[in-house]
Amino acid sequence: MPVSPAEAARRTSALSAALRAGGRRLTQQRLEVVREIAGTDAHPDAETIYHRVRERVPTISLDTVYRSLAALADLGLIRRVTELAGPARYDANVARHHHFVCTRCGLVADIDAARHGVWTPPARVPVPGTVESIEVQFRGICTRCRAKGAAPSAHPRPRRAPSRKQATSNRKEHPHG
Amino acid sequence: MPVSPAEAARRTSALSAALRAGGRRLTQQRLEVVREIAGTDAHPDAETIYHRVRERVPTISLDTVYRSLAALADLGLIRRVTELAGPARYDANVARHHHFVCTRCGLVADIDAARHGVWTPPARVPVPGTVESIEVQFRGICTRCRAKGAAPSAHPRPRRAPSRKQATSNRKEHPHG
DNA sequence: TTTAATGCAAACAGTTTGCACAAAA
DNA sequence: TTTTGTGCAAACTGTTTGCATTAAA
Repeated sequence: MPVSPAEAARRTSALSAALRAGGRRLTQQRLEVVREIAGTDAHPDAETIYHRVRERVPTISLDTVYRSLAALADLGLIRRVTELAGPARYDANVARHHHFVCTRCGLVADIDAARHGVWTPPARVPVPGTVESIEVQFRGICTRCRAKGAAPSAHPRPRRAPSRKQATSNRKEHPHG
Repeated sequence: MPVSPAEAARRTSALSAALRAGGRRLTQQRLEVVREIAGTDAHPDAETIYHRVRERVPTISLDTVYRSLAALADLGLIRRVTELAGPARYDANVARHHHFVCTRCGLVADIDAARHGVWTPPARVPVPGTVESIEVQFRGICTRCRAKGAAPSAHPRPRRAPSRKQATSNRKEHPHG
């Protein structure tokens, strides 16, 4: 799900400005990482961003992507989504919202919390502490997967959880994009 | 949070029976792993269970703990909780419920969903697919942490998320129990 | 020119696996 | 006695770090 070019550009400059305002340098590689997260709503993980950015900056390393994302997250400009199994995903949408997670293909879609009053903090649930935020995860099958039955999926990919046993190893240096 | 001895014993035999009914052998080490998860509501991770069981079965290995937990989870007898950052936690409570997570010490407490109708599937939230389950995470500070201010915590431990940079390494072989 | 960011390699944590041996059934 | 489970070591994924080099500011 790419966002419109105009919106992506707007987000990119906003993030770049905020990054510099936060005292960080805006390097070529950071700018490209910013462009990447600004241009999608699909909550990509570090490796995905790495591959995409590498098409434009072939020399960038995976750890620089991690560091760039960490810099953005430290400033609160993006959110590191760790409520999911597998690699951490990064979300440029920092407004309070919830997620729909497809348990078959791993797709993660934003659910606007504000738009659905039902999902705002309920004062009546007794918890052993003080609630500061509520994360709601709707788990199920996305329309795309449902449409193609039990097919293997072309979406992101469900990691770790589904089965126990992976296929071939291909750490670093895949002849990707 | 240990459960009462009687309840723990009841859960232990139920799990043991289900394990055998599922065609798995009930070994000494599996029995002890079962006892461990049956005796707590604290959602321990594999390593925590490993240390506790080792006090009774000093020769057990960490991977056997992982395999035992996987066997139980495969049969649906316990739930692997991966909605949290850090190591997977195991929950003997397989009834649909939600969690309160202390962002300071990592404590995870069950919130009985059924008891609070507010948190049952709201038909009116438009999601891009079919919802099969809803996971709600109440994040905040638990009463214990709140009580002792900003102290470093004696609870489980918050992993990965909190800060970026860990202290000393001590993988395998701590002079624990 | 000073200071922060990069890229590399190496470490790390958490978890899984292959294999020979041990022990349930 | 036939499987299944165990323990060990080694792998593997995702992530972080130390360090010398490079490049923002």
